[in-house]
Amino acid sequence: MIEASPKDRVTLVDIASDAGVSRATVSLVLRNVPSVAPATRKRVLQSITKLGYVYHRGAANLRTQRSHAIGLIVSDITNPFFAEIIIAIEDWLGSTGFVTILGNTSENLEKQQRLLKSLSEYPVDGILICPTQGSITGAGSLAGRRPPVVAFTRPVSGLDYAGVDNVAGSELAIDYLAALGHQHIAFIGGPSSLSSAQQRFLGYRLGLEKNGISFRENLVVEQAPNRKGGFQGLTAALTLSPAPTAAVCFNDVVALGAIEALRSSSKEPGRDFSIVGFNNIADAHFGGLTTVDTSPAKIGEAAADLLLHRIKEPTSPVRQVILTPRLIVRESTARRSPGSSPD
Amino acid sequence: MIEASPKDRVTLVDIASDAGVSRATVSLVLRNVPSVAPATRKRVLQSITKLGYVYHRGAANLRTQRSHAIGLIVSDITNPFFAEIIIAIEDWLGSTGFVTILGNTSENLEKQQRLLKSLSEYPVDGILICPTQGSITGAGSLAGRRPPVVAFTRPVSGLDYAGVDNVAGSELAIDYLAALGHQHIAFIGGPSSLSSAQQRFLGYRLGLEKNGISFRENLVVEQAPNRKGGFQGLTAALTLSPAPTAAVCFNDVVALGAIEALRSSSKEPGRDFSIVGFNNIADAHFGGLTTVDTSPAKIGEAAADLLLHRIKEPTSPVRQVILTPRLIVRESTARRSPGSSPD
DNA sequence: TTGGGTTATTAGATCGATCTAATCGTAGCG
DNA sequence: CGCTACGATTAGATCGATCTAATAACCCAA
Repeated sequence: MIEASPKDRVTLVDIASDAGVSRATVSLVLRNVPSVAPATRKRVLQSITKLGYVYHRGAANLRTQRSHAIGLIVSDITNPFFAEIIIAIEDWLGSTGFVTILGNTSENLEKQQRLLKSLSEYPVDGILICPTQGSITGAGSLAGRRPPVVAFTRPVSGLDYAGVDNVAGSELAIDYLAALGHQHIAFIGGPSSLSSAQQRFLGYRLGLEKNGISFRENLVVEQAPNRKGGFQGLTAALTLSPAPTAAVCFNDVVALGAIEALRSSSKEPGRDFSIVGFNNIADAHFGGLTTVDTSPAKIGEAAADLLLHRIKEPTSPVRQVILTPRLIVRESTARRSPGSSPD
Repeated sequence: MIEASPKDRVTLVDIASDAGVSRATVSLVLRNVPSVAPATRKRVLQSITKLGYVYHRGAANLRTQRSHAIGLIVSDITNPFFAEIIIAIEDWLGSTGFVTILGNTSENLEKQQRLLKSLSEYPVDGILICPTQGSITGAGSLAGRRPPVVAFTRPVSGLDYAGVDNVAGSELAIDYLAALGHQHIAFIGGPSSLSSAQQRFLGYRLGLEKNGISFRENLVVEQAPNRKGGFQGLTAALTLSPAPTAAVCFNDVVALGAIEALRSSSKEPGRDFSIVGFNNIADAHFGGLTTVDTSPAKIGEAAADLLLHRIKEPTSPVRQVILTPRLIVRESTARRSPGSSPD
């Protein structure tokens, strides 16, 4: 009664004996190697469905030294910007036969280390990471690692990188607001420890200069890059004198928080005050938010491409892909209303 | 010149020969088996750091028939409710030494099938899933699968399940609104194809009945479960006559959209109209939204526990964990304002 | 001194696939 | 008829760990 044993995994050997061929032939069929005779292939395929065979990728990985898995580490999964990047990367890599293993650090360096270790052990073929705030300068432990690492959104020296031209993005926003007549423009920023925040701030300053608007230190508000930060930041900015008539925000989530602050002071965005966001997440579209489009999906795809390339050519020179942002004009911005604030 | 070869992976054999012991001993050290002599253990550990050994989990998995990986499939990663569940599950499983492989279906059944296949092949030890809308009744292909599957948020017959008592949740909301004097309460619902939407609707009706409020068909608005749906749903509800003075929403995202609709009709939530959400996501806290707390983190942990248990005891009876929701009162609800609407 | 009983270590098989190199059959060709 | 060439198939080694069962080393009691 050998057949009665509840052998619970069907393997190549089972298929082979059922179809009357060898393990090797079954493997050839699975991989669609053309050298198999049509009749044999058919017989094998029948056995496969008959026995309910499930491919064991892990075993194959061990032999081929390729896992067809990549790790994706983001710094805040609750931020729709990252959620959209995740979707894009999963779709992109999924279509090329890769599995994505996701990790979230919540901006926690220790978690990031754990994830990196775990992914290297797995092992994955490569890692896509948006590094936590501290890790960009720190230790350099990201460059030259065994599973190659590609950074996105936040550059790391020595690593391939996909991101957006933050400086140009802020300038776009300022140019537009200046053209609308705004002279007092606040910058509701993210933490200055983030390179993207630094760059966007730089673009803000350059933009002001270019448009002949004088820089006012107190119009720059550093806040956490979330809804609450935007609310508090704009609330604070509104108390200043002369009050700003417009604001550029670190990202869309911050901008949406800022809009809430406006409304709770009975100001209508677009009519009484102009707000520009950054990233163009889905909510921005619906919320009528004018924003600097950094197309998260494109960043994700670019990063994935960089990683695939590096997996294929581990020693190729480091590359950086800097995408050009564009301004999406919606209802949250308008010409400065005449009586809004004295110049 | 054998040592010059760029052998690029350090394995147990390398450690063994460096430390002058056998593969098996190194393995014992790695797994912290106590039978190893302290001196030997020390020597092995030194070789490990010296040679920069990285554990190869995949190889171990093949032998032990356990991957210590679980698959997590959500239906919409851009929804903060799921993002919070994801974080909870990752933290929980991560602390027990599991790796989480995430997949997102965007409510797409075909994607879900692809993900299930990919995860089974990997292979993972188990799968946590919030099934897409169509798949709950369909095919029954989820129950009795080889990697055990646990559902959350949306029950599937024959599967372990962790979720919240949606009926009781809606009732809580209605009880509270009724106590505040509201007589015309709208229900801005999710798609009726979702079991959770059905249950919440049921709770709405039961709640009305219990509080002696007559049910009005036209106060029930079916909408997509996102910000836009909430906006459109409430905008539509406001045109009715007699107009509602309060609304229960399918979830917090819908509720936040509804609040936007209120504001763009110059109504202030809490003062002119009461809104109750569902889930208690982080944004609800900040946005001052009264909501039915379903504690996503708790759902995630409960689901993870169910899965761990099933992995250990594959043939144990199916279990369902139904968490009890509670109402979190914030500023978006208030006593019905006297002149708001005729009874 | 010797046998029994620990304790520490190890050789060899194993997980389920793939790869290499060899083999078998047979068709083509001079 | 014999030799090559080629297409189809396969045996056996291999990836890097773990497991089993056996062995080596050692201490202590009789």
